[in-house]
Amino acid sequence: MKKPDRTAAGDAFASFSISVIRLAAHLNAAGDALAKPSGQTSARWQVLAAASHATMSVADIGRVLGLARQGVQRIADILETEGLVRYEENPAHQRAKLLMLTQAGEAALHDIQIRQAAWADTLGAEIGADDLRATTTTLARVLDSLARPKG
Amino acid sequence: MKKPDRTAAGDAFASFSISVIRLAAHLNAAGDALAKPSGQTSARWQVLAAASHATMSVADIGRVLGLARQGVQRIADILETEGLVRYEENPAHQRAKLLMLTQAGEAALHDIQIRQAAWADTLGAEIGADDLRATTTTLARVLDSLARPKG
DNA sequence: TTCATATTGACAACATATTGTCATTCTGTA
DNA sequence: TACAGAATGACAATATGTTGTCAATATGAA
Repeated sequence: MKKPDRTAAGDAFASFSISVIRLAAHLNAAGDALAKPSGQTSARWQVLAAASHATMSVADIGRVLGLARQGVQRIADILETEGLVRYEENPAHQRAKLLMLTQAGEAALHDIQIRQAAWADTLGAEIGADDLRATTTTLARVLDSLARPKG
Repeated sequence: MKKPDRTAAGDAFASFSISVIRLAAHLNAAGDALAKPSGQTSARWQVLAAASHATMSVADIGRVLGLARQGVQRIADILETEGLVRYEENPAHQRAKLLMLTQAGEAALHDIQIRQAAWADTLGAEIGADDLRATTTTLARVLDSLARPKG
């Protein structure tokens, strides 16, 4: 029962995939650490940031973040309970309320972003902007290939 | 309440992080799709692969995969229920049993690896081995920087 | 040998995310 | 306008992963 042969490019893609998944876990943990002093988590921070960036419904945020709307709804409901966001009537859609940050939500997001900026600046300087941009370009190409499997 | 300033490298790192996390989600979904015809999932496949690669305890596999041992234990117990792995006595440690693939486990893993090879070869050819290797190198550098925050 | 320390498996609580289903509310087309 | 189909929120089931705790077992140093 031996391992099937792969091309050199296939081997490279497999190694690459493992690295991406492991790094993502570490980045998520880092995000949790950045959000924790504000009593938040990486996931809630993403929802706060999306809502801050533009007024959107829960389903909209799901699309922007690439997540199922059900998961975003769960987070948003928690954030509402904590008083960081509120649901506003949507003149364009009776069911799809608009998610708005409260003052407390703005403050929490700002605190997190302060910490995130220092963290990203440090890591960015360590790795180098050129390498990061080149790598991000390749990541986008892979994402594109995965999204259009017959591309 | 404006967004804090970041350096250009900080911006690059932030974009990079978002791309890594999004791509990881897609790769995990792709892994689930590869494992599904064998009645498995990405996570169970990783445990099967680790156990196949070398005889290890559950805690060993957790370290190899970079996961908490408790999560690996949960997966391993499910795989045992399904008859894909079995626990063997460990002469070196009374509690830490060794995880061994059964014939059914070997067969399931092999099926998945067949599909994975074709998938990785296709994507690898599409992206290019050189770009993948260069990108993987940068990912490793970031992982290293994250692991040694004061590095 | 002894004993402090680390490792391990078991168990529980929790956070994140997916898929599926349902009823309600749009939307676009005929 | 009418109506088929899409989108949305609510709810449930499930999968993955984390942290924390506990007792049993190894390990290493005094």
